[in-house]
Amino acid sequence: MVRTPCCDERGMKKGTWTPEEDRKLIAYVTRYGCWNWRQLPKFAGLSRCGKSCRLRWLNYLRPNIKRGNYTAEEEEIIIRLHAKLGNKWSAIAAQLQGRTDNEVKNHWHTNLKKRLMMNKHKSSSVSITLDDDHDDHDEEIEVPKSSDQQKTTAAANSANAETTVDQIPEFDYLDYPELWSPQPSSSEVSSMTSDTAVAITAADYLVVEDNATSTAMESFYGDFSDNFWTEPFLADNSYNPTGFYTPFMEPEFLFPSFGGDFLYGAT
DNA sequence: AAACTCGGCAACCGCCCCTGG
DNA sequence: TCCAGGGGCGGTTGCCGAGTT
Repeated sequence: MVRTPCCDERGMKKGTWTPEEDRKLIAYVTRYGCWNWRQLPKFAGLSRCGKSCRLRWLNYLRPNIKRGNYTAEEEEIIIRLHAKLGNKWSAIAAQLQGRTDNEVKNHWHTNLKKRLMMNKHKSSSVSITLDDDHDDHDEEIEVPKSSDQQKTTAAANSANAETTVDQIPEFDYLDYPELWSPQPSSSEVSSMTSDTAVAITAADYLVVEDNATSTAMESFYGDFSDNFWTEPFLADNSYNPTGFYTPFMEPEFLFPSFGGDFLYGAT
């Protein structure tokens, strides 16, 4: 949430992001994409480390981020997948459209975890046994075996002896719905920035006049000044007064040391 | 009304893996 | 094969606001 701004020894700003920094990051990423997170802040005019920019974008500024309360369905998915995968927040978040791993993780630690613990105590009459059958629940949600997933699994393996994703947990919450279901979820408050797919590319933003996209973006970036999308980007020396932006049109700006050859190939 | 406590969550940190030279 | 750079992930921190005393 809010952190007192400070600077590290290299002059990189830390702490809370200001609206102006958000504007710069959004403007740069939506126009040029995230070609290199480490170099990005330099070209975007930000005194932030690349990791901070990446995190800010992925967890907060990126469109299609779903904010607000979790629905019962989402919570069920989280509980189910956590029982299966453990603390693989990125894998869990991948199953929840619009949710970030950070948000899922926070929600787990601040809400679901406690709820499970409390309900577990309340329903002490339930005899919990380790049942080999809990894999039955896992078929409803397909966990992608992407490279990331495999990486995560590998990391888990290295960290925790021989454990694998398929070697499920000691206790499957889903075998005991009474432990987690009683708490109603206020799904009404939940909102999403857009109904479109999660996968976003820089090109998706370039023609912001496009009806639905424009509307979604306006609602999403409503906190910024109204002329955000029509104002030239501060660090942009190639503002096109027509309002139409072409991706990667200024290689010199993006890659000053390469003179543009980096993208288009040396001639 | 003031002081205190606690929960929520944005953000940071450090480690690991992947990729390219 | 080794090494360095970059990205991704999970754990943790710490501030603010709401609730409580």
